[in-house]
Amino acid sequence: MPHLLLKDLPRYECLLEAAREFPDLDPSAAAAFLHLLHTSDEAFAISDRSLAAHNISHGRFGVLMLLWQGVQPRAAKLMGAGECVPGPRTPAALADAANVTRATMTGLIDTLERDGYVKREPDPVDRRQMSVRLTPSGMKFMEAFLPGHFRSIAGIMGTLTEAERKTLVRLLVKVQQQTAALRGRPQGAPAPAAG
Amino acid sequence: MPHLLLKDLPRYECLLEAAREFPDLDPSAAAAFLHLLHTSDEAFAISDRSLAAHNISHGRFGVLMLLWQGVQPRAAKLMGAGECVPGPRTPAALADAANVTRATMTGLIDTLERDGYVKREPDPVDRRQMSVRLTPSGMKFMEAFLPGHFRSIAGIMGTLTEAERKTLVRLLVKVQQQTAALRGRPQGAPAPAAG
DNA sequence: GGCTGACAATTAGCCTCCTAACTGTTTTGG
DNA sequence: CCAAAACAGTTAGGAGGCTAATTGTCAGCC
Repeated sequence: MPHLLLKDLPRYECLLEAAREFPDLDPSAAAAFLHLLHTSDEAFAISDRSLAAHNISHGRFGVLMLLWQGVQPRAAKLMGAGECVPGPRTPAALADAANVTRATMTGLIDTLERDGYVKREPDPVDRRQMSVRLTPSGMKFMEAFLPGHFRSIAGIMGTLTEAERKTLVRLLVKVQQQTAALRGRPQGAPAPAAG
Repeated sequence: MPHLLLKDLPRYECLLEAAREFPDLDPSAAAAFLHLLHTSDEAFAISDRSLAAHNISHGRFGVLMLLWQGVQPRAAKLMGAGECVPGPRTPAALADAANVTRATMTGLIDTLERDGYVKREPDPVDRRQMSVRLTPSGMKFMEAFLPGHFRSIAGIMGTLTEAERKTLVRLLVKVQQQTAALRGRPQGAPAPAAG
C-alpha cells in the first residue's frame, strides 16, 4: 500500500560523511526529505489499515468522500465546498477532484459499484455523461466508518501540541510551495525567487 | 505513482465547521495529517520524475542503493551501515531492508537483471540462496544518477532554513514515534503514555 | 444536413505492489 | 536415515495506478 521506502533511515552522521564524497548531497535537506517521506508513509499505513479493515482502499475512500459531500450538507464543509455546493458527480469531475486519470476513476467506480456503494446513472441531458451516486449502503458505510477514521487521525497527531501542529503545517506548506514551483522545471534549475 | 489524494485540501475553517458535526474530528490534527500526506506526495512525485527520466522506479532505485552500499565503501556511510559493513545480498535480506515482501523483491530483481543493472548468482554453500550483485553497468548508472538526485532533493528542501529543517525533522520524528506506538494497537485505544 | 473536431467514458495493456500457494533445499529429530 | 518442519525463492493471481487507443455523443461550420 505505501511507497517502497528503506526500513531504516540513514543516521545523520552518515549523511554528513557521505556529503564529503558527494558535493551535491545536502545532509540536512536529505534528512528532512527522507523523514518526510518516511513519516508520511507510516501515517498513511495506519490510516490505510483502518480502511483495509473495512475492505476499502484509500482511492475508493477518496471517491466516497467526494460523493458523500454531495449528499450530506455537513460533509460539504469538510471537503472545502464553501456552502453546500453539490460535489462532483461525473467520472471526469471525480477524477479531477481526486487527482487521478479518468481511466483510473472508471476502475474505482467499477469496484465501488460492484460492492454496492455507488451507482452509475445515465445523464438524461448529455448522453456522453454518467452521474455517479452514493447508494444507501454507501452512505451507511461512510457514517459508520468516519468517526473511527477521525479518531485514528487524531491519535496519530495527538503526540503534537497545538503549537507544534501549527508549525508543522507551516513548514509543510513551504515545502509544498517549493514543489509546486519546481514542477515542470528541470531538476537543477534555479527557482524563480520562491523564497 | 503517488497515493491518490484529493487535489485540494479542505480549508481550515471547513474543518472547524465539520468538527461541530463530528466530535471525533480534531481539526488541527486532520489539517496536519492531510498536509503531511499531501506534501510528501508532492516531494515524492518530484523525485520520482527524475527517476522516471532514467527509466527507473522508486522501488528499483531502493534496491540499487542497497546493493551499491555493499560495493562502494563511501556508499555504506550513506546507507547507515556504520563502517563499511557489506550490505544485504540475498533477496530475503534486500526485501527486509527495503521493507517489501520477498515476492516483490523477486520482481524488482527480475527487471533490474533484465535491464542489466544487477546479476543473480547461486550461493555455493546454501543452494536455496541467491546472491545479487551490482553489475558494472549498474554501478555506472548509480554514479551518473546520484548527483542529480541529490540536487533534486536539495532543491525541494532549499526553501527551508537550517533551523526550519531541524524543526521539521524533530516534529516528524515525534509523529513517527507515535505511529510506531500505534502500530498493532486498535485505532481508538489509548497510547501508552506516549507524550 | 452532414463532416470534423472536441469531449465523456471505457477498454486494453503495462507496471509495481500485495497475498497465498508452490518448489526445492536444509535442518531437525525420532 | 528418513520424514517433517523451516526456510529461500519463485510463481500465480489480484488490486490500483498509468498511458494510449476506442466508442459514442455533442457542437460548430460549410
